[in-house]
Amino acid sequence: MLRYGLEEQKLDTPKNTSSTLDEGANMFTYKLIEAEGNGSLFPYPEDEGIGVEYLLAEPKCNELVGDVLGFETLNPQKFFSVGDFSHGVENDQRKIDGDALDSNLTQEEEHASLEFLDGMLEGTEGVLQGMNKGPCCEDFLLDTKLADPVPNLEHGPCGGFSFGNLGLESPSSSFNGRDSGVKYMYNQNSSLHDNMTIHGLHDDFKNMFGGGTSIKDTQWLKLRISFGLQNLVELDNGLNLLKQGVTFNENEAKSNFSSSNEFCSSASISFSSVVNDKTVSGCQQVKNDSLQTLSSDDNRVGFCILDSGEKDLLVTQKRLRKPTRRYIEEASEQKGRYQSRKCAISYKRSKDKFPHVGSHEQHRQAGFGASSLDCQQEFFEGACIQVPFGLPVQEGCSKRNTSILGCQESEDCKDSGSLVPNEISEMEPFPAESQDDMSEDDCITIINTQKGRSRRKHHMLWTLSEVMKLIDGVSQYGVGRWTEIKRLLFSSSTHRTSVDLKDKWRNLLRASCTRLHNKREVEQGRKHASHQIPQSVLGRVRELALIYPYPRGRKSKDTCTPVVSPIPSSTGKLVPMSTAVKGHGGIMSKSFRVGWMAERVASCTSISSIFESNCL
DNA sequence: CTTAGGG
DNA sequence: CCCTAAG
Repeated sequence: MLRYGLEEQKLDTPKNTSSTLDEGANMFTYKLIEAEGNGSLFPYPEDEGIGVEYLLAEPKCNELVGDVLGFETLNPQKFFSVGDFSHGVENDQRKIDGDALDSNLTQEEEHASLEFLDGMLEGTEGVLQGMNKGPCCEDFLLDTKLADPVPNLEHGPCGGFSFGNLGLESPSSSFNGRDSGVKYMYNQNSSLHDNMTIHGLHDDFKNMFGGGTSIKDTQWLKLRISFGLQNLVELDNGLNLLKQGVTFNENEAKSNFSSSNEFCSSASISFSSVVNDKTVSGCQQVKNDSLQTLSSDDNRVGFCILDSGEKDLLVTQKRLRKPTRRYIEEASEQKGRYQSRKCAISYKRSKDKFPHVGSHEQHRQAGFGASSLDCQQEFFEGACIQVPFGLPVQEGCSKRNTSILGCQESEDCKDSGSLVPNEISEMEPFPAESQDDMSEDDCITIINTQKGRSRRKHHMLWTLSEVMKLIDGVSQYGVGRWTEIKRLLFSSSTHRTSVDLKDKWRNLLRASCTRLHNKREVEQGRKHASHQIPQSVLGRVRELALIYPYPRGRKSKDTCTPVVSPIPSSTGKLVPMSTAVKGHGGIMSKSFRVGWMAERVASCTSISSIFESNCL
C-alpha cells in the first residue's frame, strides 16, 4: 500500500498542455510531499520522490487525472489530495497525465480502457440528475480542513482489507454478508494479485463487472478489479450506514464529507459501477435514495465510511478520463488526413493564404504555391479526361478566382468547396446563361503543358449577344476597363473573365479591321471566324476603336497598327492615338467623349475614313 | 489584382 | 484561350 500526498503548487497558473491533452486542459503542478508504503508501482517508493513535481489535470473539473483512483486524505490540512497511483508512471517524465499512466497499454487496451470507463460512467447519468454542480476543490480544501487527520493505517498486503480476505470468485456475495468494519483499503501489491494469471484476472474482471475484457495488461486488470472491490466495499459500508439510520447534520456532513463536484460524480460512479453488476443491481433504488439523502443538504454529496465509529475520512474519486495522448494524436492524425484530403479538394479557397511570391508573380502561379502543389499534383494526376465545359453558374462572384482550372471551374465551385475531380467530370454541362445561347459549340480539350501538368483549354464561342454586351460595355466604360465591364455587364457570365473580354475585343477589332482592309480575302479565308458577327456590329466596333484605340502601343507589323494618328489635333500636331487617349485618363466622361468625338468627326469626312486611316 | 500583349 | 510581363 502506498499513499502519497500531493501539494498543489500553482493553482492560479495552470500550465497549458494543449499539445498533449485536450484543448484548454489546464494542468496544475503538484509536488509530492509525502509518500508512505512501498509502492512498487509508484515510481518513487518511500521518500525518494518527495519534492518531485507532477502535472495533474485541473482536479476541479471532473476530469480524470490519468488513472488516479481512490483518493485518501493523508493530511487534509496540508495536502490537496492524496491517493494511490497504481499504474505505471513514466519515471523519466515524472509527469502524470492520462497518457503517461497508460503508456504501457497498447492501443487496443487503451480503447478498451476508455470503453470500460465510459461504461462505468453511463450508469451515473440518472444518478447525477438533479444534482447541482457542487463546489469544487476550494470547498474540498475548506472542508477537509475541518476533518481530523487520518490516523495511520496499516499498510501492506495483510493490513486491513485485501484481496486475500475476499472471495474473488464471488465478490459481491462476499461483501453482502460483511459488516461495516472493513477498512477501506485496497492494495494492488497483494501477493494474490502477483500470483494471479491473466486468466484469473480476466475471470475476476468478468465477475466484477459482468463482462469480459480483452485487455491483457495485468496492471490494468488489477487496478480495475481493485477499484471494483473498492466500490463494493464503499457500497456495502454506505448501505449499512444508511440502513443503520445514520443521519448527518450539515456540520457533520461538512466535516466528514469532502464535498466537491468531483466527489459527486465519483460517488455516483462508484455506485453505478456496482449497480451495473447484476449481482447487486437490486440495490439501485436504495443507492439512489441514499444519494438523495446525502445530497439533501446544499447538494453536497460525499461518501463516508465509518470504521467502527472512527471518523476516517474516506474519499473515493473516479474522474472522467481524459483522452490519452495517443488517442488525441490519432484523432488529430485522422483530422489531418481529412484536412489533407480537403486540401486537395478545396485548395482554391485558401488561395489567399498562399504567400505572394512577388508583385509580378502570376496569380495562376500563385495558385501553385508550395503549400498546395502536392495536393494539386495529386489532384491532376492522370488528366486525360474529357470534362464538360459548362458548369453551374453562381451569381455574385465578386472575386475572380485564380486557379489553374481557370475561371470557370474555380468560380463555379466556389460555393461547394468540396468539388472533387470526380464531381467535376460528373457534372453535366449547364445550359447557357439565360439570355445567351452558346452552349451548343462548347467544347473543351485537355492539353499538356511542358511542365507535365495538364490544363484545360476552353473554347467557348462568343455569341452575338455577348459581343453586343461587350461593345456596349466598351462604349460605356471605355477600352481597358475590362474588370469593370466584366463586373457590370458580365457578372452572370462566369466563364468570361476580364481577360476574355479584352481578348475578344482585340479579336473584334482585328476582325473588323481586316475585313475593311481586305474584304474579299477575309470573307474567303476567315469567314468562319466572324461570319456570325454582322457588319453592323463590326461597324460599331470600328467606331469604338476610333474613340478608344486598342491595343495601345500597336506595333507596325500588325495590319491595323498605325502608330500615329493621322487625325490632326486641335493644335495641328500629329498626336499618337495612345497618347491622346491616355491623356484623357483612360476613360472619359460621356460628355467629354462626345465632345472629343465631335471634334474628331468634324475634322474628318467620316468615321470610317478615320478608321480606315487608322488601319492603313 | 488588373491590364496589355504575345503566342 | 493561355500565358507572361508590367504596373
